[in-house]
Amino acid sequence: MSTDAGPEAPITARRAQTRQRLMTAARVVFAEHGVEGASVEVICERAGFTRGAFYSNFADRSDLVLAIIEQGIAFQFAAAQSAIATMKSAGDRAPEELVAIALSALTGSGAALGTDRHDVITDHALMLHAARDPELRQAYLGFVDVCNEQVAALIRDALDHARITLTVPLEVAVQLLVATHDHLQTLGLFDETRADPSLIGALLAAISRPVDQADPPPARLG
Amino acid sequence: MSTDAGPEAPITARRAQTRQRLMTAARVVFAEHGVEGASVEVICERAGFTRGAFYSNFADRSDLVLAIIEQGIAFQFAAAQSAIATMKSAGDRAPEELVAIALSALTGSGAALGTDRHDVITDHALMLHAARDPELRQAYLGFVDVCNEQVAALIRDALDHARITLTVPLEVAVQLLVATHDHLQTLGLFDETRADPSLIGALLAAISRPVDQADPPPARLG
DNA sequence: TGTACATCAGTGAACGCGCGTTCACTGATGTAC
DNA sequence: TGTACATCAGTGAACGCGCGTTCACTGATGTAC
Repeated sequence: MSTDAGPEAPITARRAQTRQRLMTAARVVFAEHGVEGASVEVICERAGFTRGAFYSNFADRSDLVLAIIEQGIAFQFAAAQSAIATMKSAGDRAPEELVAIALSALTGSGAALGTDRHDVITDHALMLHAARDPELRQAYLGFVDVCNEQVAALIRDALDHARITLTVPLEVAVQLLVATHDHLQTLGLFDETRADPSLIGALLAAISRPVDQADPPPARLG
Repeated sequence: MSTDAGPEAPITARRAQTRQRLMTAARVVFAEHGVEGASVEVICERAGFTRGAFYSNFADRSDLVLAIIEQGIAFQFAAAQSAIATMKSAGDRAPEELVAIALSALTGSGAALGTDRHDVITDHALMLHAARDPELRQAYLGFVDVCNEQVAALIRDALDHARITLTVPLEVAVQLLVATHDHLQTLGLFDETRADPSLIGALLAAISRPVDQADPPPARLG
């Protein structure tokens, strides 16, 4: 999964900056024209370089896509770490707020749902791109796994803090919360007013109860 | 939103068949190369026609995309009608099974999650395509609305049959069920064994209770 | 049923454009003394 | 600090290919008598 041509790559700060500008521009063009419809020429134009600069920094078009996917994964991990840190220093906050912090690890932005339009579309398009390619598919699955684990840990912490307990297995809760989060994010692409975050609150209420309440038998189905 | 060039289009059976073959081939190529990466040439090759035939049936490339989106919407409606019919003739089935019938309206296939890989990817890609284009965005939202209404009606019928009642508002239940369904469908693109339908059962159990059980106060959050 | 003609649906060559990729080059940055 | 040289990062012209679209055409289908 290396993006370097040779065995050892002496990357200067200037080069790294050029690479980054090209990748940032590419994400925008991906959002506008799709991963497959984004031309090297348009990407370079947007980044303020010529195409020669592009091929001085990337082996070819698909190398760029790979690098962007890898950077997205790294970014996601960083977001999760940041969310964990926020959680540890969180005082007595409302349960929904704590879960919102946990779910913010999914977007990388501060707010769970306020992520930039371009980023949402690009990430979605990259996901589809990965779904098409068997090799990328495998890598993406591993990524999803680690994400889910991180979100699970965060949710557990959040509920601990809020003195709330789940009425479904933790993995089920994670899946449902992530699904709902993604759904809202997608809806928001079409109409921002529809991405009502209270849906997550409603879900949370349905799958949890205060920790000191009497134990009912656990849900059966599933 | 008409795909005909002139005011009146005398469509013969032969023409309709050619159009359909081109559209079917296009959906496959969309799945493989993305909506933006699918060339007219490859689509025609796959359908067994020359490019001349394409331009004899569609004004241009984007006319094809529009026609496919429209056909997808029509297909969805038909699926919902079929699900309603199935529901009306459903005897005493398990609640999850009834909800599965309701959710099958979302995919058009008989099974709620067994939809063809190509179709899932293509529909996803078309959704993203619509998200990019302000005009299509509007149309897609209207489509989502009617879909939700249909699913809501189906869910209500299903729960009635099963003598089960919701502990959240119907619209919330619809959103959560659709979100979970989409989530499973997407997961299934990467690894079919992960698209475990019992997740929907778990969700359903969390947001409903038997109709004759004592009324607890409704959930507060959200 | 058979012939003559009109309409139609799809063919395939042609067009020009924009793409991905290459490469000889130049100006900028870094190093040695 | 200043000069001479080496290395590097990005330039921009060039390539050939495949694309979207057009159009004069031909063989198939339909109609009239």
